[in-house]
Amino acid sequence: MSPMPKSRPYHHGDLRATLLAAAEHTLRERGAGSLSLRELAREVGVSHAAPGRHFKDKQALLNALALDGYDRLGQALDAADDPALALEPRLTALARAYLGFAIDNAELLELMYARKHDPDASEQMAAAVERTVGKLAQVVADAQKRGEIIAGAPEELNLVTGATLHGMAAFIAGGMLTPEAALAGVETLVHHLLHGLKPR
Amino acid sequence: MSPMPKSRPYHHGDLRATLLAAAEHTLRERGAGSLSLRELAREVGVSHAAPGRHFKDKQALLNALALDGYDRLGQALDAADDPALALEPRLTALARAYLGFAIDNAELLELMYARKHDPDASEQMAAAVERTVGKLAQVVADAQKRGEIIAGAPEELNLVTGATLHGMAAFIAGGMLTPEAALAGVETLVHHLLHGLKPR
DNA sequence: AACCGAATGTAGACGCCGCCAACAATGCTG
DNA sequence: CAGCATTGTTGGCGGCGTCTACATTCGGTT
Repeated sequence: MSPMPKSRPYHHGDLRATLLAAAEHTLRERGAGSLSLRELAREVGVSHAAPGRHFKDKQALLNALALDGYDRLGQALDAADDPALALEPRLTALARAYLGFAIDNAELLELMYARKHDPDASEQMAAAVERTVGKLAQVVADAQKRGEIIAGAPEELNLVTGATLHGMAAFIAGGMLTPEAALAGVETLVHHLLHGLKPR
Repeated sequence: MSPMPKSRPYHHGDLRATLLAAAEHTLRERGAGSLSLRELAREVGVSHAAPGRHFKDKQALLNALALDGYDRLGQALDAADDPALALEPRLTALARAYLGFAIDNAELLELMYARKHDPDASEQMAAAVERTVGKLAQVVADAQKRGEIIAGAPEELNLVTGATLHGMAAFIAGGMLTPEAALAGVETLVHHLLHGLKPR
């Protein structure tokens, strides 16, 4: 068992991580709007100014939260990606993973998309975003190399697929779409994206 | 010329509309986060509690802003929609209008998407959303009737097209995409959506 | 035209918030 | 073990949203 001191020693030990965990919890429960540093401090049992030692301001904490989100999203995508698969099943698996993440982390995803770039942490943030969209670009590039997808400016193709996935995730995060409906529709969604809506 | 009283009479006359206008202005200038009822009141020259007479709380004002946004978006879409056109040009025109609105009203659009549904004004809000997506559904339905689009559950088709457009708008609103790039890419975007990414 | 209730604006207060500065306890490194 | 950087505490500042009590004005009834 980990030590559970009756009265916490003066130094917490891992306040930063504890704050992030608590923040993610209330983010999940009550949304980003009702996140207060003071309340966080109360929940964790430190003074109201203690968080300031680890996050220069509230935005910094939100940024850290978002960054962590990109990490976990990246892991989920990596785990779901099988480069050996043909384009359609591969993209379907990726989409399923992405939408699954959106379902389980709706509020967090919103935070990740909210680009309040202070120019400070925006490097890390931009890098994280780049890493994420890069995975999609890789799939498109592979497919193009294998002739499974039309030629043409890759950015254009990335844009369509990215926008579609992003839009779906936003529908989920916004409550416009139930998780079941979203997951059930993934297959045909990808199919429509690849095969188009016009009759052949 | 309209009367411009040196010292405003006790009753403002049209405080509600004035507040909404001021709110939309600072929304555009400095984002939804830095909107304060008190500051709004100051700008307009009334007491800090006056806005409370017209909006029961801050969220109510945001809802009103969003509702107004849906009105204007609806007008823009209606103006751009020509039911006589074939599917591809018709959808392109609609997409252009939608993305144009996203460009000109990025912050507002974000507000419109943020579903903080208090169950009070959510009826109006849901109706507004329904009206908007209905326009898209109409295009799809017309196209299906004319055989310009594959058969199949209309909801599925609406979902793809809606998600793609929504995703593009979100890219714009989030700064991931410059207005020029977005508008330049509309045509090929719609083309890809209709014709698919796989080689024919 | 005079009245009176409803609508609208004002003043003040309460508790919350983010942030800052001054101080205290602790850990670390020479 | 001395000194310094780190981390936590206390207290305070101004701003915020919201509530209540009060003031002024508007509009319909008589």
